[in-house]
Amino acid sequence: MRKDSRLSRMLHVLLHMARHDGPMTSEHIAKMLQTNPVVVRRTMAGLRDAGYVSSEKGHGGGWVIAADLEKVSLLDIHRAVGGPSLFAIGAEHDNPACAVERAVNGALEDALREAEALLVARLGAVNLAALARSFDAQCVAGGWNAGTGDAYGPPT
Amino acid sequence: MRKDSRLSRMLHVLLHMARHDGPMTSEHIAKMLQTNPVVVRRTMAGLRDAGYVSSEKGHGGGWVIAADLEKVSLLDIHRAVGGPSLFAIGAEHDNPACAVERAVNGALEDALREAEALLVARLGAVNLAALARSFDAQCVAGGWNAGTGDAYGPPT
DNA sequence: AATCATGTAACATGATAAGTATCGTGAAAT
DNA sequence: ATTTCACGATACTTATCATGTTACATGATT
Repeated sequence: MRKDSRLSRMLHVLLHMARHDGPMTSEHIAKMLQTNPVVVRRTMAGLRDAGYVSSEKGHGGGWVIAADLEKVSLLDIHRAVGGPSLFAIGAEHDNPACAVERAVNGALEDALREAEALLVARLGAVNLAALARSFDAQCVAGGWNAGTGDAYGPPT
Repeated sequence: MRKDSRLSRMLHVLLHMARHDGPMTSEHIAKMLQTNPVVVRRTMAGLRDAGYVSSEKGHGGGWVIAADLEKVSLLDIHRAVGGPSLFAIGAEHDNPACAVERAVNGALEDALREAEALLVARLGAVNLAALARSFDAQCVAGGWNAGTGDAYGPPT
């Protein structure tokens, strides 16, 4: 099953936008993500609806960040792109008549619920500003200057 | 995205098999799972390869449990059915050239790794015998007799 | 008016679990 | 021996959903 990469992609975009002056076009973003501008607009529409970015048409238009990066968590972004199900496994029937099936599903759902709570807590604890700072720290550790717009690292 | 229900289904089947004397046919199992005998054979082939069940052809044939339920965990079953990816979200590229993307994916993968470790620990800590016992306990708590083959509970 | 960029709708693609049809193989019952 | 039963295996279809693509409308800037 192919994985939903919307969260990952939007975080990627937002960090670039944070390091970029002025609006970024869907076309520009699409090249960064190696995808199509329509996919970019479709996905970023959720961020716009949530108020995290805004978009402008016409000359000089494009996307800009519209929120305080300190106040937006990775979990917020996950939800803004539709908050898709985190897990690829689950039960077949929601409310089975069979008691055995109910017991099995209950046990599985307990475990999944715990893991989801952990994941939600982790995603909720990291905001975009912190993520950007951790990126800068990695750049310094890697020995190349993070302050010069050199956002593309060694091609390895 | 539809969820992979192979683990859930196989646990359901195994608990029924544990409460059942003699082989169970794919057709019988398929009715329990509300699916097709071919799907049953396909999925249970993994359990057979792992030695958790065995199958016999011909009259009186079918599937029987071939292992000590105390020694098989839910995680074992998950792996026996193919050990599909637990998560529905993830990064688009495995080894991106962009350093920002690497940082984002690293942060996400850290969180996912933690949640996965929790889930794996939980699934590994429960064996089939314990799951069966917890089912029996639920039956008693529900006020109906678990020892009479009455595996189907109230239709609620 | 021309250009640029987003907004939206409609449709195509890819991946994968699940569903289905069919035939072969071997074991048991008659 | 023949029939019946049940699994084994292959091939194909269906369902779902993120993603990809094409096309056109809308509004802002020059």
